[in-house]
Amino acid sequence: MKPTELTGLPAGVGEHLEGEGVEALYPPQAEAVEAGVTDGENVVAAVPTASGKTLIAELAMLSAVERGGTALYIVPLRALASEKKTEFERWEEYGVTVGVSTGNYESDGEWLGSRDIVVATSEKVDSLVRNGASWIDDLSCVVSDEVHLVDDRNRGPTLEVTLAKLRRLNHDLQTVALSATVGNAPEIADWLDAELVDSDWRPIDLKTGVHFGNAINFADGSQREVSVDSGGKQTPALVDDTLDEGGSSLVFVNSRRNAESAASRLGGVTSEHLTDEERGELRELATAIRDVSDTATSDDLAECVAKGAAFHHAGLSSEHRDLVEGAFRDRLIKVIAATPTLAAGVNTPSRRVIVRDWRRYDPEFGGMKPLDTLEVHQMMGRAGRPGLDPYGEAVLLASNNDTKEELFERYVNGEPEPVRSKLAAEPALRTHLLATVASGFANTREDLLEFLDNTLYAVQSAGNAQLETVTDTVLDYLEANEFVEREGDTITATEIGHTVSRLYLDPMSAAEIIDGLRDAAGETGRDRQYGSRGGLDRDADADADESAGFTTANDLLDEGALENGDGEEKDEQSAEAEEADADADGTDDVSALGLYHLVSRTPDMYQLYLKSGDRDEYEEVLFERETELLGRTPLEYDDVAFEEWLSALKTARMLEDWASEVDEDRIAERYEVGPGDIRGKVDTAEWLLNAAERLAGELDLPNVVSVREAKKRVEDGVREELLDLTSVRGVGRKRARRLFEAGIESRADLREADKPVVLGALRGQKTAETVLENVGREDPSMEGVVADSDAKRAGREEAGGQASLGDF
DNA sequence: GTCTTTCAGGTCTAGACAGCATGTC
DNA sequence: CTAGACCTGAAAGAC
Repeated sequence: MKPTELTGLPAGVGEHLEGEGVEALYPPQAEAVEAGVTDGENVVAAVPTASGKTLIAELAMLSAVERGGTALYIVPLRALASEKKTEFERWEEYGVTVGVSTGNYESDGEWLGSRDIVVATSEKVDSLVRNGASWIDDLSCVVSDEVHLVDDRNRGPTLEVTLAKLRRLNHDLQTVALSATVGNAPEIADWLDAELVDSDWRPIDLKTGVHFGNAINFADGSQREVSVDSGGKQTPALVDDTLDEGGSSLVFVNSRRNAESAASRLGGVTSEHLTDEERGELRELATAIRDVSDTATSDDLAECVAKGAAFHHAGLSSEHRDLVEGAFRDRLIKVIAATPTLAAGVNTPSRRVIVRDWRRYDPEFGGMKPLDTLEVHQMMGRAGRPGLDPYGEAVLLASNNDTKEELFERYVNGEPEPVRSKLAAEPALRTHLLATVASGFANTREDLLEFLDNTLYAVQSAGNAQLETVTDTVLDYLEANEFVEREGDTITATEIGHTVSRLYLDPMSAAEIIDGLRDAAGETGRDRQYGSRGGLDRDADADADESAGFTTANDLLDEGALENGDGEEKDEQSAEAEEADADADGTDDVSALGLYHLVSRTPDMYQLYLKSGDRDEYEEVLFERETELLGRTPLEYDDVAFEEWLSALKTARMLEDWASEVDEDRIAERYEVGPGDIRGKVDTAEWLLNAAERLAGELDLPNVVSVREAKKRVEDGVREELLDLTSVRGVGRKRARRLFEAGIESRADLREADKPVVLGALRGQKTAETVLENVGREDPSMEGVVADSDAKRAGREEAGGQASLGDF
């Protein structure tokens, strides 16, 4: 079928596709058309990566738009949202408008309603539904990309519930779901009342095999000799072999450290194959990478990149990732050693994919657990660049014959696992039941259960009472924490319950925060029978059996969360930060550390890992600063709770360092994290503190001011005294500190200050003018002003590239 | 005596969504 | 019930 033969699309689309080189639809695409994607029919397409899934989605959305409707495209990752948006924007010349909505990149709410196609993450869509975005009701088509992720413990239930809600809001909604090939595609189609397109077809051949000894043994029976040198290392030999043919490789490993060390070793291989021109370009790229962030991670990456290799994992900042991915696509970087980030993320195809580690540490499992077949298939699916490579190769590594057999059985010839709903777990239901009640989808227990009937879980567990049991446990929990009220059969969300739902908080996080703030305010919480934790799981866990034995958490309050005092052994900066807090007036003051700790121990914060040596260190920190923390320290023999408390303390102290202007590289070194991790924690803390501020405001708690200040400090990464300055546009943590040191301590000062001093602190003339303009100075011109040298000197001490932590 | 290799023992372990209101060096 | 790659430091070996 030719694209121009398609009907129901906006004029010119078929021709455009032909212009892109689409002469005929791929078989799965044609199948989808036959199944009615362009006629508003529900379709589930379970096809391999890179076999034209996106076009199926585009056909559905464009035809929906042509019929006068609007479409929503749900992605699992923010990075994917912007990638897809750019891709869809090529239809704008045919009058189709595109918008994106994710947590950090939001086109204004109502404006989105005017778009024909909106790309959003599943959480964002959920949030839009919770907040009653009007245009959601008017959708005519929803596409869910990577639906197999409903299997994910943490985020799967959100997608599942969101799809159920969208379909409930609009019974005529066309649902198109794109999935990797999975074990139970028919079941998913059944859930969504959709036609199934299930296919293994690929546009370019994928040869999968196992390397053992001196050859790759492919599934088709062929062999390729790749002899391993004296060192016995398979990976470098395979990378070298690909390079001989002018191809690049992607190596998947199971830890960040492995990714980094593999990249550094592979640099030795790639550097042998570079042209002088490439060397030059790589040197430039390395410089760009160093400029992103002044951390060890950044340096290490730059060093590898100069040799044509790179590593890729979540410790990298988004700028790092973009640079590496881009250069790999441009074939400048010859090999990337990556953790699974890259398998799920944006499109980075490669001639050869090497799955080096096929087992990964899993604490629940108690050891190294084999990766799911589905996950390995996702990695292998990155092999082969359409239009560039004749075929792709995906290779697993075996060091002995038994392993070789096992790998063949499990991954090369093995079927991917079926997708299983993880909805019947407390953490998932906690948040989704509250949201479902709060946004009016259900107001009795029966309604709720009936609503849940629209989920994949219901399809998969007919006759299983677990969902019902967990629902009851969770309803009890929500009622005990005053998020819902029950009167007879009727369940309604309380005012605070509504807020929690709209803020997109896990109710357990909200309860923890409320308890903590009440505790600090000296309220005993006498109306509250139950503590925040209760018998509920902190983390997602579908199959654990739960007990509903709530414990009282809140009977006593700590005295004086205020006593800061003794800073003897503390890091200078922390001590100063503390002092600043103590200086602030008001009796309900809570230290920033206390608040950071509070949000860090919430299930919405992914805490820093407590390394073995850390335990002693943080026990000491706890001893020194316990009075600042909100709520009671768990007893030491309660190992799990105590350990969690300590790692939250570690996280909190990192945030405190950040909010005390400690340099990024020092933080990275001190907490053994990458720039990406720092950004992530800061981001989450900002979000949670904003929620805390709202909750405190609504409950009329007296510590709103402290919360707001702690939030602003993390936001800007500065101590209290700079907050006034950083509120000026164009002034961040570094410039603010330099101004402060030059004696300019406030916006008012800045308006009055001597221009030479300002120029000295801010360096560039243009920068200084812009800043003065932003602060509202009458005459911002710096024309002919000569920088004051004292200010310059003060400024220089602070010099040292601070990362730009802005997104994108 | 000094540098290098080897080996035993200990350590450490993937990822990343959301609110709100706009802008770092 | 379950691992394995990497690092560190000490001991052994090479010159």
